[in-house]
Amino acid sequence: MASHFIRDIIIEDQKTGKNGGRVLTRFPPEPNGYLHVGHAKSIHLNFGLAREFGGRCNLRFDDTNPEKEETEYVESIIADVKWLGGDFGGSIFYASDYFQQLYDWAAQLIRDGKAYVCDLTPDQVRQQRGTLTEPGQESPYRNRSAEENLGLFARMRAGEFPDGSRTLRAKIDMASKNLNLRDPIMYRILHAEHHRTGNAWPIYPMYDYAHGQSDSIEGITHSICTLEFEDHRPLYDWFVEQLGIHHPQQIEFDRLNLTYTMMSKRKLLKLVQDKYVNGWDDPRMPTISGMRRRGYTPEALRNFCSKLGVSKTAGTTELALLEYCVREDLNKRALRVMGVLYPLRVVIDNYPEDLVEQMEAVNNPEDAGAGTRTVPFSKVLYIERDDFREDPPKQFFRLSPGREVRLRYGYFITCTGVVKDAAGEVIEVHCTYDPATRGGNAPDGRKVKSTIHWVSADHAIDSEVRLYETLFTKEDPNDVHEGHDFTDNLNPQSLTVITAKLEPSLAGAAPGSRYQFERMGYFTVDKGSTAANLAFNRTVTLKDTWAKIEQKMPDQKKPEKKPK
RNA sequence: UGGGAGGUCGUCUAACGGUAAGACUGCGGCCUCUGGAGCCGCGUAUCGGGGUUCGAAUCCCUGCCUCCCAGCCA
Repeated sequence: MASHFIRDIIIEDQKTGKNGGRVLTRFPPEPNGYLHVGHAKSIHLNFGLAREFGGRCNLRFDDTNPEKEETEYVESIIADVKWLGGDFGGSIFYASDYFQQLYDWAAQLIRDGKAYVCDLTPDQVRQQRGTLTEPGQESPYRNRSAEENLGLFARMRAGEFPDGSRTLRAKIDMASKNLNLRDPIMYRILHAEHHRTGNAWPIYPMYDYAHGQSDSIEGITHSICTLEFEDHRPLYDWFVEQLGIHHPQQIEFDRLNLTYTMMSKRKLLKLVQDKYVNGWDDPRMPTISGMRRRGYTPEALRNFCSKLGVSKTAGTTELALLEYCVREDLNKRALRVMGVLYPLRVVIDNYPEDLVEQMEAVNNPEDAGAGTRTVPFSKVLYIERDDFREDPPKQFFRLSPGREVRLRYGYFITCTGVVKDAAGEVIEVHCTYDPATRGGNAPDGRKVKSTIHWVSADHAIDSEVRLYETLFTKEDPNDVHEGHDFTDNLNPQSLTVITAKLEPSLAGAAPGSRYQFERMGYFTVDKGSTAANLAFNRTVTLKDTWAKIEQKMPDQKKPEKKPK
């Protein structure tokens, strides 16, 4: 596989002996939501680099804002990183474990005249920050003495002041072209309960002050983050330099954007809170837990991340690549079964009334070791509605009046007639079978153009099946008109729940197991599925060549939209 | 009209002064007891304009376009 600029930097560092050849990266999520596929890219990068260069990658929670963070999130993040194969060696780091050290360092900066307590209100701070084109104004509190600052900072820490009344600011340059350097706030007063430190601290460090120092404490060599932090790097460097501590190198790369997918944690939270989806692990969500529940494998996700590459070009990857990776992996490992999603009754008129034959079926043509199983065959079957057309278009090879097709692992059957309901809809198809074609081959060598799947009506088991489409109808969910938001682009068809007829071998299938319903797609048993109430989630469809042909047919009568 | 970072097939990514390559998508075909998988093939790209050079995606100049930044979020 081709290299990328971050790997090249590390290779160069090892050549020059920087960091003594050590490689220590970190994956630093804030526990304010569930991890999504964008995080998977970062996990793959950071843990991958560590493994490749014989180093380590720390899992560290950037938990410096108690108002948005919860233990539920840290637990889900740990589980997701593990599931993806991130090896953090059992130890977990928290920025909140460094609160005391960070506080001591802040005091040092105050003593050095590089930080001061500012009494401006949030509003005043904003006004004095200046704009993109105009410099800011210096705070009137900028030149307090070190003693006064130390005293005030200690009282802030002691909880003597109300929220928002004071801040600790770095004394840098209010005229800097880089707004991050205009006396950035290091600490704010927040009388909020932290999920780990409880009420021990009434002040909390800001990201810019906490992140680099946390990296430094851990001895991180390469601090890899996304592009939007490029403007923060000068500040990152400033703090570690003023403090005279280990200086990790911050490197920025492009975050993942995917078509039909939204990556903003804030918006994903809204989808959950406003119940547009059923929780963070709804299979339509781009979260790791949602994808897991959807049936994606860690291997598929890792392979996807490999194919993505790493660069500084902010682009958008097509969802098709992810789906390709999922199919590629599942094709090799998923056991084949037969399941009919939208059943149509078929009666084989010349088949004995109460005969049941056990037909042998291959479990996975891609894996000889997967063996075979047996599927019951009888006089009355179900086939897929889409596999029968009374008036077939030109290139339709499946069942239609007078035509012979093969029932997978069964017999050749020929359609002899249909039964319709009062509305004129076909509700039953009558066929004859050729007993000589048992197992699916004709001794006389005659061919059929199509093979369709089926289940025996008497033996089939019912199962809830959830069919998923993209959560959004637009490639860019944020593409909306004035006054609208991304929820306007939600796809009303993103979830369809049906009751399907499945072959009996699926009775009691274990949650999390994955199958290919032949000709239909890959499905996984939902985590809430039981023997009494089976439930499958569709992971991804198979590529559907026929659907493409049909799409291109110049306006011939297409089958009506599936019943919902 | 400030600062920062970027612009290579439709998409993502290579090529590091020497034949613009791969993957996904798309389109053909072969094969097939899954219209799946597999196999074979086809197509389309260096943002524009100058320059340096035997030779430029790569170096220089210039123009254009895109993304990020004015939280006491991360």
